[in-house]
Amino acid sequence: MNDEKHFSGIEQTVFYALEKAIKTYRQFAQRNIRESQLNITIDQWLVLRTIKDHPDLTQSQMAAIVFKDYASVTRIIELMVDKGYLMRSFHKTDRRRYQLKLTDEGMEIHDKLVPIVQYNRETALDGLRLEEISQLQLLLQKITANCTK
Amino acid sequence: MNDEKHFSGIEQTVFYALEKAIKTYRQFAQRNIRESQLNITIDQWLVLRTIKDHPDLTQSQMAAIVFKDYASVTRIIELMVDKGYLMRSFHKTDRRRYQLKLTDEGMEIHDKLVPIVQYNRETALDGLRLEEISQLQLLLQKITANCTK
DNA sequence: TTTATTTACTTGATATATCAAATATATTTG
DNA sequence: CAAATATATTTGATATATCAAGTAAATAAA
Repeated sequence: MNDEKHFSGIEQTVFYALEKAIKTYRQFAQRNIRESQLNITIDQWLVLRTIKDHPDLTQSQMAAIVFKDYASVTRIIELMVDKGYLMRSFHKTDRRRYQLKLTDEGMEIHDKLVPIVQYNRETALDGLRLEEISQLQLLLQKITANCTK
Repeated sequence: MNDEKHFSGIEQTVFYALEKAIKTYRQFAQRNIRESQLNITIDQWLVLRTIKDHPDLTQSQMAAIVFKDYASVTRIIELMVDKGYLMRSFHKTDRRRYQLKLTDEGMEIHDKLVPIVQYNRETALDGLRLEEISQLQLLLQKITANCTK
C-alpha cells in the first residue's frame, strides 16, 4: 500500500548514499570553482595540486595518490599543459619521464583555488563533529579494505 | 623531517576516503560481474534494475533515482537496447516517451546479477556493525544535504 | 485555437574512467 | 654485452558525466 515499499533496492543502500554524497559534493565544488571564474576541473585541480606539492613524483605515483588511472593522469596533464598551467620538460636522469612544473599561471590558479577548496570542504562537513568525521573516515577505509582483499 | 608531513592535503580528507571507497567498491563490483561472464556495466545494471522494478517511470524520474544525468540515462538505455537487454516501444498515451521493458535476455542477466550484487555489498560491508552502517549512511546524507542547500 | 510554456528526450562537445595494447627507456640476467 | 624483463608513459576504444542546445509533443494561457 505504501509507495515507499516499491523502492526497495538501490536507493536504500549505503552505496547509494555514498554515490550520492560524492556526486553531490563534486557538483557543489565544481559549481563554486566555476562561479569564481576559474577555468579548471576538480580532477585537474587534484593533479595540479599534487604536482605542486610533490614535483618529483612519477605519473604512476601521482596516479596512486589522486586515485586515478595512469591514462587519466596523462590526459589531465595534457589538458593543463595545453591551458598553460603546466610545463613539461625532460627529466634529467630518466628519459622515460617528464619533469613537470607549474607555470606562473598555474601557480596563480592554484593559489586562488586553495581557499575555495577549503570553503567547499568546510561547508560540506558543516554540522559534523570531529569524531563523526573520523568515524566516517574509518568506516570508509574499512569498506575500501574489504574491496581490496 | 617526517615524510608524512608532506602529504598534508587531499590524502587526509574524508573526501579522499570517500572517493577511494566508492572507486574501490566499483572496481571490485565490476570485476566480480566480469568474472561471472556477464556483459554489463554497473551503471547499466542500475538502470536495468530500475526499469524492471519501476517500468512506468519516465527517464527523468529514473535519472533521479539512479542519480544520473538525463543524457547518461539516454545513452545507457541505448546501449542496452543495442545489446538486446531492453525493448523500446512507444508509450500509449504520451508520444514523447518510450515504454521500456526487459527482454528475456535482459531478465536473465538481471536475475543472474542479483546474487552477485548481494555478495558484493555484503563483502564490502564485512565487519561493519549495523549501527555503523546506519551511522555511515546518516553522515553521508548530512554531507549531501550540506551540498544541496 | 493559436501562442507560450513545460515536459520528455536526444545530440554534441568535452572531460574523465577503464582496459588493453603499444612505445620507449631502464634495469636485470645470463 | 645481448636478451629478457620491468618501468614510465601514451594511445585507442568504449562507457559515463556534465553542460548546453536542440527537437518534439503535451499542456496552459491568451
